[in-house]
Amino acid sequence: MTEVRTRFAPSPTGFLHIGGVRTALYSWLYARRHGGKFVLRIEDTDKERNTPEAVQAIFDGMRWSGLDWDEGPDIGGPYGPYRQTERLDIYREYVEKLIASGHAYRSYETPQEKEAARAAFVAKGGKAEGFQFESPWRDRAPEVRDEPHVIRFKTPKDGATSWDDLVRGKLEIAHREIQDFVLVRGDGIPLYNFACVIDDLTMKISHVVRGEEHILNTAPQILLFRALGVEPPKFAHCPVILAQNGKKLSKRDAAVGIHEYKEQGYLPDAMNNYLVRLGWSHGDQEIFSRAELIEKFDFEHVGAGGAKYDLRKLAAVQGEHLRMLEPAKIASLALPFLLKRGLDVKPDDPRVVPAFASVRIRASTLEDAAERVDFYFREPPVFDEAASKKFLVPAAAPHLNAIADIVERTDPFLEQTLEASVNAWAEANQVAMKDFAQAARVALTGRSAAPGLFEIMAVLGKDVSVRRLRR
RNA sequence: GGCCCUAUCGUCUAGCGGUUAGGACAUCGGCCUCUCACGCCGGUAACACGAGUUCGAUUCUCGUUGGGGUCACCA
Repeated sequence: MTEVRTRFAPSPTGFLHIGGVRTALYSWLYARRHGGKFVLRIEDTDKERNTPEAVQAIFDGMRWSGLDWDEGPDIGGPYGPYRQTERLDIYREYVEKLIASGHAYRSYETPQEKEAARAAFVAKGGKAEGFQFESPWRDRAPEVRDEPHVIRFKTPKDGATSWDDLVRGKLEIAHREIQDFVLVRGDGIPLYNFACVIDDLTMKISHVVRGEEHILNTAPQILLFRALGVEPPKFAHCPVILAQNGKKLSKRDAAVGIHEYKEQGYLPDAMNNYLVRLGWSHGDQEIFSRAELIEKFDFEHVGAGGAKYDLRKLAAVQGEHLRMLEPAKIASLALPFLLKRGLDVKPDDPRVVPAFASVRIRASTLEDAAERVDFYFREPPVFDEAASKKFLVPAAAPHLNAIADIVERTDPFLEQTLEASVNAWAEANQVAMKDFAQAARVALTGRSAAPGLFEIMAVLGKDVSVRRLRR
């Protein structure tokens, strides 16, 4: 069996889309699972739409997601370069081969001629979208003129091309559906279907994993491989990610750039877990570590239907992953989000780890965790108006002062000792926890939802706790 | 419109001829409880429709309908 080599070949036209990340994930997972290589290739032949920032966004997004590549534009590799605009000589070489073998031809029609043909087709009742240009140069003797021209593939008139798709089974496209597609534009720049095939061929890609929008491209591409005398790779066409309304997921529905999830404090492992699980399954299992994903991923269980993107389920998966992390780990990951809130907290501040530990089961994202932990570090804390009004009433003052006295005398100052002494006081004075707990909570944190009182005080320390209770 | 893909709870899905159709998210009850969570217990909720194959179809085949994709000198 030959080495598994998969690739992710995005076009740098903007940010890295989560749909692209999921496809990349499937591709990466398959390579890692089979001990193969994962290649990153930049498809930048459309110069008008490509930007260097977009290339950087791809690198950043892939790195954040942990999708490391073995060969790519930045690190090179045995089959480079890995940027299509740097491979023009290679394409030229192959196009010559195709012309020489009679599989392709120079076609000298002008755009005007082509449009006229299309208009005539429509005039005869044809649907504009269904128009196929039939080049008069297809069957003429090859000639080389000093005139602008494209190079077209000579698609067989009859028959069909089929392949066994890894996620969909047998797929077949009739040749009459495929026109003599353009390989190379008038300016000498190759087009997607051609460049892609030459790259997959010369980079020895064994499995092409991509979105289902490429299903129809697969037949022309296979034709190209065969014309070049090589067996095509295996193909896996993954479904698209849809919005809740069943339409293509767009910016209006949810954040679609992977960088936005990084900025909101999602964990890469959680994001990957959700994205992979959206369209793939392993029995009843929902939560997977990165290692488990590598160990268990397969194409047999990738569904063929489009899946709707659900932020609530993402949040749930994220919560699960956050709860699996050690508090110290969460603290180090979330600290930047704390600084972003304008709090000057040092990494070695002893309150940091216990503070995050106290909100771990409540938090969703790292950003959310930072927000929940804010009151520990802000002096004074931000008081929620409704909570203050409801609980910090004059009648609560005696209780708060009494607790402050108890707390001040508690030693050692620990969650357990605090609980014991306050409970003893409550029992002696015939007051129930719920009679004063919310008032104390708001006094200590400024909010009505927070961790347990004694845990809060233990993290806050005696001085701050007493001061906040008395105010 | 042609061609291609696709169809199990609201959502993600398990299922690969015989199941009380399972799990998760969401939702609704309840327990726990100093709040919010977490956790635990329980409920509501699905095989799009019509033929056919078969002793028997959620499962196989065909059709209908719905959804998606694609028809460039974009990728």
